[in-house]
Amino acid sequence: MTKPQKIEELQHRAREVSGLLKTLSHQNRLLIACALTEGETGVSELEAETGVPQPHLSRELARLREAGLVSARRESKNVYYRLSDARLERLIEALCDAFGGRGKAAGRTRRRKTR
Amino acid sequence: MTKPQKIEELQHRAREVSGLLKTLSHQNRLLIACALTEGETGVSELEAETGVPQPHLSRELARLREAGLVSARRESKNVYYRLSDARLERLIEALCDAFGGRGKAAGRTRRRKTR
DNA sequence: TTTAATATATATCATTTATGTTAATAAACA
DNA sequence: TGTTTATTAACATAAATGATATATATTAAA
Repeated sequence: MTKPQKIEELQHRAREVSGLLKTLSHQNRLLIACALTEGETGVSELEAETGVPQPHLSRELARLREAGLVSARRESKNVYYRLSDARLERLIEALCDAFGGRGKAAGRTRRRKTR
Repeated sequence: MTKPQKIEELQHRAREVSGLLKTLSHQNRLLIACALTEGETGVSELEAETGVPQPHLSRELARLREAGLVSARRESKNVYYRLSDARLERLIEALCDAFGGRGKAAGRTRRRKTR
């Protein structure tokens, strides 16, 4: 046997991972996901940090929710989001690593959860 | 100053990286890119490894070329492709890391360039 | 208990872009 | 010319996107 694994399995995994990449392959969703690696964040805070207008933000958050990548928690009037897929954190850290963005890898000086 | 960097710069980088992710967020292109992390590979070899029918393969290779992620070399009748963006290698290694695919991180037992 | 205010979510719609399928074309060489 | 290898074209369909309007939920106030 020349192949290291069944081609179907390879294709199956490629489909899974490419689906995840597709969810992240959008400017706003990527911004959101990056912001969330810093910890749980409220929607209005996300709006301020990413500069994404609210309806867009909300829609992209919905997509991230549907993809199972984030989850939400309501606290009175506010809704707080956080990453809910450990793979995502690793992936984003790798992205920051590779592309020199902010994030833990780059050593930032910002606090979080100061509201 | 509360923000660690200008929001425009953040958005700009998000757009760049999300563009790269978009190129990879397709089952066949991801398969191709993963295969190429093993080294330069001919088209027909790619076809055998990925199970992607040849015209599709060729079209996705064209897209990867347009995105500057791969480059091609012709040798008589065959065309050999290789990754041409170092970032891509790092990214794919990170993906393999995070999602437990094949690739250097997983220690495979396959030779390359055996044609 | 209506009204208002704030925060978030969803809907609508026009436009663009991606996708899959299949067919045709080109390049190299025997 | 014929054969192998690879690329591009054509076209229908689906999906993503952006912009904007509207709706819902929660709390406070009248």
